[in-house]
Amino acid sequence: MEELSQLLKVRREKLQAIREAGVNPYPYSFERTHKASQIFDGFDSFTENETVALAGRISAIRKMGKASFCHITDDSGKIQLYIARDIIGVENYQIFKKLDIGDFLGVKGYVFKTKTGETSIHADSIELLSKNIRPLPIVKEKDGVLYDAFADKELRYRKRYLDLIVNPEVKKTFITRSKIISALRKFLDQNEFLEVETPILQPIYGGAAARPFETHHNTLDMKLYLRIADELYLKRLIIGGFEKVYEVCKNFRNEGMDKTHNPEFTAVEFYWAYADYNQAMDFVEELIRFVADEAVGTQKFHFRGFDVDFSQKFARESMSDLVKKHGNFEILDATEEELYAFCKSKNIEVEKGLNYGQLVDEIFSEVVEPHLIQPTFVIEYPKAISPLAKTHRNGDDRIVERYELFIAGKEFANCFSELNDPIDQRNRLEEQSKLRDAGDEEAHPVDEDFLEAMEYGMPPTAGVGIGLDRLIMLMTNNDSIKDILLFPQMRPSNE
RNA sequence: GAUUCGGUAGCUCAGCUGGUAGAGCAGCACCCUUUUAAGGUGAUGGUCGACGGUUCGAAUCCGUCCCGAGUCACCA
Repeated sequence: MEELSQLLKVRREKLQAIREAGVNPYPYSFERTHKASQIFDGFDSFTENETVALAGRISAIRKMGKASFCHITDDSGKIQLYIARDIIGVENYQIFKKLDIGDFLGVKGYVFKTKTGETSIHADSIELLSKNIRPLPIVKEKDGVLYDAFADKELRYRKRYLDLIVNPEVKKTFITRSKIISALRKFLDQNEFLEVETPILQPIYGGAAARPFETHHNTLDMKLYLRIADELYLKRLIIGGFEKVYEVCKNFRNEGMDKTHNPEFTAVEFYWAYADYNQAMDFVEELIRFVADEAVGTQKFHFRGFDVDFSQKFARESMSDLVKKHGNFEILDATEEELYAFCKSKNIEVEKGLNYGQLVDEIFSEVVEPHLIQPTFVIEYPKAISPLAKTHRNGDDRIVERYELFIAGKEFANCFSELNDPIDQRNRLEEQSKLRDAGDEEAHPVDEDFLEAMEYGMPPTAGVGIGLDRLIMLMTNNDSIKDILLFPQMRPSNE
């Protein structure tokens, strides 16, 4: 047992003293009649004859000789209590004097306003509901200015519960996160999509280009991967006869971490039989407007220093037109040598030995992406980087029916007219397999079971993936993914 | 991975060119029955991220490592 610091010792001594006074510091329940916000909202309807009962965590305390004030905070807000010795009794007042910020307190009393006009509860009785034995960060505030704010990012991420207790705007962000995901479900449900769950532990990973986490199942004695995407399972369900399915999907990718990448993150993917990527564009546009409206109540957002507006029709431009517009270069007829030459002329650093598709992708990221501020569907991608998408119906064999949605220079959604020709699909995955053998750790492995499923017949289908963390960052104006994940991945601290 | 900045009391921070650790808030004792960054008086509180080195002496200088943030690179 570590030596307790003086502060911790004092709290434990208080706890002991409370027990010795015959008070259980951890009772079982408390009947509430109101939450804090209801007292403020309904102030005029309360009289001194009406007893209300509230409970919450003590968030501020001002002790005086024979009467004191404190604030308690519940999930609706905070409210002040007035606690006078002559009303609650000498013994109870002694107990109250031992309480700290961080303790949970129940109160019964009547509603009144202090002489400075603050709506408060005049306590008839108080009840300790849980004693805190470790001091909370103390944040004070006057006229909207915070003093001693709990601001250390490392501590905030590692001890998110403290962040939530003392930083109300953090709590708000996570409430909005929850609303966004629930609005998304509502929209998909209303459009008759069926929510499904597919395996997180997969014998073969696929559906995206990424390096996986590996694990091991003891009974089966086999290697399993944490999914990098649920795409191939959702397509099996389309093959199985579900016509509209979706999954809110935790994905795991064993790659670098930074402001926009956490090893586990949340996406939604949905698959829509008999539809193509054009219909899926209209649908995603509607979806985003619905979610914005339902969860945040606006179509205008500020993100990464840009103002974006969802109320205008989203732009739709082909990848090659965009490179022409921003780079004055024609990618469709370019050879790999010409693409390399273009990169050099624009000072774009690229590795040796990239193929056509990878080079185009590089050029697009450098030359075009920073310009895509208002929502823009970028359409017609090179086939080489889209092994699960259908060749374009216009007959151009180099491109596929695919779009990505860009907002504020970042990608938010990815969609294909899904490839459903089993022989073409096998060829494309075998191409990927060659890239793997050549050392591309992110190329897709061949999933024989998936290919076999497709051989039984898959309807024409549109498939969409949306990165929810990014959407949440945008809609809550946070530039770091760590600020919209309750428990972002951190190295263990050695404290 | 490269690079910059940072890690000192529960929280927020100061402590520069080496002389043995400081403030505010919190906590503790006493006073205080409408306060609200409550107030007053007093006494406390530290493995200065870790380990080495230089030195009579290291929070401070040097080295290695750990943790975080920012930027860049990589990465859907």
